[in-house]
Amino acid sequence: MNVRRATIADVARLAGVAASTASVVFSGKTPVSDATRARVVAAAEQLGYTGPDPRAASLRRGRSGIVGVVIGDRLQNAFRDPVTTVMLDGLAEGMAEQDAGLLLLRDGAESGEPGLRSAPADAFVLVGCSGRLADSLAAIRARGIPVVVIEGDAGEGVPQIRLDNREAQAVIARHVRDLGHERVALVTLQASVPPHAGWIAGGAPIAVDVTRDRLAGARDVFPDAPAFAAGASSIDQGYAAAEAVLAGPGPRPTAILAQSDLLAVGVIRAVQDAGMVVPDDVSVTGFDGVWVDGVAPLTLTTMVQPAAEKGRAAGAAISAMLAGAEPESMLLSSAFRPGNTTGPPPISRGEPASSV
Amino acid sequence: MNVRRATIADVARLAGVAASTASVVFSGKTPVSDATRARVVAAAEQLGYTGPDPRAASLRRGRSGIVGVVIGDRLQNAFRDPVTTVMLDGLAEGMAEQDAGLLLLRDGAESGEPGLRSAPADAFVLVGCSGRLADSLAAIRARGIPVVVIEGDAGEGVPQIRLDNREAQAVIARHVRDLGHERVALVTLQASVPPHAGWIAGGAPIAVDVTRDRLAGARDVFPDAPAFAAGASSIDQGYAAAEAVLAGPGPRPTAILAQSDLLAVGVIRAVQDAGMVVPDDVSVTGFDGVWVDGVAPLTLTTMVQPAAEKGRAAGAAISAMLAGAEPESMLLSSAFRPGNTTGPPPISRGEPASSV
DNA sequence: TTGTATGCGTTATCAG
DNA sequence: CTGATAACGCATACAA
Repeated sequence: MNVRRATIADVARLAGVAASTASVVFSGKTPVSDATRARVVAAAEQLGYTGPDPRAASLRRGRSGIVGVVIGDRLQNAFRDPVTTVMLDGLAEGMAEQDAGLLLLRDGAESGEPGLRSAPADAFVLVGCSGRLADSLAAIRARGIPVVVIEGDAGEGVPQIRLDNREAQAVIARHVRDLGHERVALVTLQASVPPHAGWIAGGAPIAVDVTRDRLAGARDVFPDAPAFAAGASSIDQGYAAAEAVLAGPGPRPTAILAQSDLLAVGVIRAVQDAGMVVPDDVSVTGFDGVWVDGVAPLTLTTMVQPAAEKGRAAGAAISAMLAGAEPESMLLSSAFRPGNTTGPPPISRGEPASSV
Repeated sequence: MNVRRATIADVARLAGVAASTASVVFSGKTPVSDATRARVVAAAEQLGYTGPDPRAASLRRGRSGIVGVVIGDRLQNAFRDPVTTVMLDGLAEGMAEQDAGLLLLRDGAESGEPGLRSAPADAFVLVGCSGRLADSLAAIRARGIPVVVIEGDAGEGVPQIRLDNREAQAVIARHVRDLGHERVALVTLQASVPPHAGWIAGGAPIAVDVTRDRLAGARDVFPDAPAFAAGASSIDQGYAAAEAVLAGPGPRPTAILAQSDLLAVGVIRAVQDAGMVVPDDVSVTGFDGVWVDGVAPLTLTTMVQPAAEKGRAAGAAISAMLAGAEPESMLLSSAFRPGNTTGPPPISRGEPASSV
């Protein structure tokens, strides 16, 4: 069973044709007479030849058909948030069309990790706001390989796939304002690297693009809304953040805007566990609009972002670059989707709005 | 910028040494004098040579340093359950030690999916109980490439990584029985392909190994416990299943054993939404013991399975095969972890136990 | 410690 | 439509 595997040369010899002809039978790049094709196919079958060795083929072609996807340090962190997985799924779909597979890479600064420096990839996709983004980018560019960044702070000349985060968050904020809410609190995504849960101070800089942009959008509508940064995009973190918000100083907010659906679910649960009803006592909004486990039977009021589309757009950008075309960045936009987690604020208990 | 990239030959020429010497400087396989090393490194830097072309290297070596991971049709389905992602993380870790990356492959029966048939992988890992497992297996074996199956029904001769599902489920069932429970219901994982939520009839065959084994373990302790199959391992499906169970015929169970933590969380929530308290009115157990989002502040009583270890074991099996050694299957075992979702059954309301 | 020679398995090119 | 030829870029056995 460990004899040398048959090569295309073996097949050609047995079929009585030239190796190049046999090759063409498999690649289909050039017309071949039915007769010879049949002979080659028969020979291949007889020898158990299942097609060209991908290693040799990629050397010859100068392409491996592999796209490297760089996600954070641990896969489980990257896959925790459904937005990421859906995006990845879109990417997989887009790359499958190009006949390319996804090579998962962690950007660990560790020892010999194969990673960026030695992976046989034709292109790379950097996803998320990894702290090491700059390093990764440098390593890849040194190799002269095309790269696309999804939702990250890449530099000049790198095509980026981004979302209209600020405007989108403003849209949903206006929805809340139009319902009559005035006391609103915000629960944001990770604001610093590494993440640290806590209130976001007035002038503090925010290290993560997405967080900063969405926060700005909310503040466009509610300039003074206090914001609490969660430690991660998860239900539990949303729960903890909401507890902090509800226990916070000043009058209790009548609406809480979360920067992700996962956080929103946590917020909802915390509100409920505090003995209040969503949306009667507190309205809650999310952001993402992908399927979130555990919301039922409620339906989240949220902004639907085209997560799968992000992946597909990255795929498109990559094929463009591979084809020698100019890489094009892309700005995708989100859509408002009403649910039943928002409603008018409860009747004010006699405190004039101006006292807030 | 699109001039031919420098090769090791260029570097060698500039450094005034032979190509093989330059090669050795990068691979480190043979001692090189400091002087020449320095010259080579300098030349490389000057030419912007960042190391050997992985494509050429893999052709020469006969290894690509890539392991293909075949997951279901859509990535998002595979990554929905934290057990899978944790396992994948363990696998990634194991493979990183072997200096190998993970190539994500979908087993879509689609058109020309590159996948199994043409991926430059040194080995494959099939994960989960994909319906197409047999096909995938055949395609891979035809290529003569090592393969490992995790938690799936592979045939003879294929190393498998499995869990002591039956015994583990029996352990937790005994815990529940020892607390005094007698009326117990089961919520199982997907029982058929494609999945269909509903009661599992007496003699009906169960298509999915994991489900069958855990069910058997529970029945070892509670032979007559009714079982409801969820449509997937998710909180929402667990919620729905529990609703069905609570509305089912006969007296209400005092304990519900779920086959996954995600299902258990859904069950808990359904129980609570029905106005009951966990564990006072109904005890609930899970299975998996990985971090589940949204359980807080409760702690699930569950069986902890070594999910990451499964991945690492697969990695070990692969390196063994790659090294020409005999592949070894592995049976991992789970550990009981008490939480606060189980307790003694509520005081019987006058119905003698024998009447159940 | 360094250099020489060879081939890994394909496929693009071009001439028949 | 088919065949001969020449790389693709590298790493190893072996000789020096």
